[in-house]
Amino acid sequence: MSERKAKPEDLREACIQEALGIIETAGVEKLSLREVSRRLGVSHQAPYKHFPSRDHILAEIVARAFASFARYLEARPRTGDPDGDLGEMGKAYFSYAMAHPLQYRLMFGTPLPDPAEHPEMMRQSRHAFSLLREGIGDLESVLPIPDAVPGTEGYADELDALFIWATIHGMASILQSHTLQTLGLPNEVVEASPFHALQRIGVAMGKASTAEPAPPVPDDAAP
Amino acid sequence: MSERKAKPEDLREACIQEALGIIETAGVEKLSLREVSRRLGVSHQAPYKHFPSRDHILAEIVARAFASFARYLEARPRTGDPDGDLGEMGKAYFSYAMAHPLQYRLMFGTPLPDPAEHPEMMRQSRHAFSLLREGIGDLESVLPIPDAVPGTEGYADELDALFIWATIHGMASILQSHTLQTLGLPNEVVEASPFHALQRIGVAMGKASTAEPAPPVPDDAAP
DNA sequence: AACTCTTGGTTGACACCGTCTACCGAGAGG
DNA sequence: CCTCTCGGTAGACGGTGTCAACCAAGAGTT
Repeated sequence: MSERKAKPEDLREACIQEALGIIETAGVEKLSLREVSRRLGVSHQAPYKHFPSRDHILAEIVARAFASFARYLEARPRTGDPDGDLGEMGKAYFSYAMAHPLQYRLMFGTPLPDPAEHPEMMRQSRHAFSLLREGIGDLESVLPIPDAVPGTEGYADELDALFIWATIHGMASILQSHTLQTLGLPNEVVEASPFHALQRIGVAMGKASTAEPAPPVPDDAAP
Repeated sequence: MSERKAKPEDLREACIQEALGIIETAGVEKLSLREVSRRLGVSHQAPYKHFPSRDHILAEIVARAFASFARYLEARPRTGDPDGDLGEMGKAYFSYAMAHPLQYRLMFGTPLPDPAEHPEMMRQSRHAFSLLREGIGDLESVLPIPDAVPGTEGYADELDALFIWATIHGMASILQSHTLQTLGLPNEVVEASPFHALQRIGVAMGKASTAEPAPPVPDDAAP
């Protein structure tokens, strides 16, 4: 009696951990509920008592990744002024991508389960985006673009937010894809590229850049 | 005798076309050689006479997408001056992503077969990127970044190329993902965003922007 | 002409996978 | 005590990639 077999819901959590292990070592495409059960020494149907389908366990893992990402972004240093905040946001974004490549790839680099079927995943995803959007939106556009497209007059901030997000997201995606290693750039260049991109963003927004190379954001949030 | 069954290599080409159809209607994850053979009315092993594995047919499709992308980029208008060329390159890039979302997603939005196993795919990928790199590299950096990271002194062009590529790629990725529709931005803003990003890139590179909203690049190259 | 070898197709099997259905033991509630 | 749910088991079905064996037609050689 001193040795309970397992707390209720214990297998559920164990499944998720084991699934994470599989994704980490073998890639998300190799994740199978059968392999999970095999590793846990339970029958091939046991996980189905906790997850309706393979996509549901994956969706929960992705949802947790978004939640972790959001916590990470919220833990970034606050500087008080919008420009500095933007820089911190960018650094935190890159820093997360580098510190948690598995989670980052799951969120942005692999096809997600159909969002319509997994509202909790969707909710976490939207929450993370809203943080980004807020951080960027504080920035007043000090250098407005002259020839605005008709119909977009009131949306300079949104357009700049999209521009900045696109740059950061594109850079993080490129850095994680194998593409870059095969191009034969020196490692210093690859590593300096996010810093350089943040500086260019600063220039684009009319700010004399003051960013330093990213000191790692404290990694509090467990993925 | 007037009716030859098929030219040699005919089935090979038919497989690729059928595979493209499957990817288009059902998504790349639903591509299976058995479904291909079923649709073509041949035995489930027939495709294996032309492709060593499922990944090999996918790799060939991706390689063709890169080749088509490269032809598209090369067909862009040439303006003579580096700044204008950069703008045309950016417009061509977006234009391809919008005109051939299937190919674009295959190249940048889904996990590729292991590049090491598919050198031809890699070759085409590198070729496309080298075009981008050239188009960007012609641009002399009129506004060099002051505090360069040590070890990257001679690589200002590469760093700017990565910055510009990241922005364009990130924007194209975002525009293709469902994410954007759920954020509730007006359609005009979404459509203007690539144009705006190109303008911001121009500012970042120290150029007073002269770009106009993208006229579609002629779509000569069959995907 | 006969003989062989390659090419491009066939069928059959195997081991995976997700998922449906049925069963079943333990515990909770009436 | 009886029933009902919960969390586990076992078995089956159809899907997948892929290996192995076979086989017909044609090309080349002797």
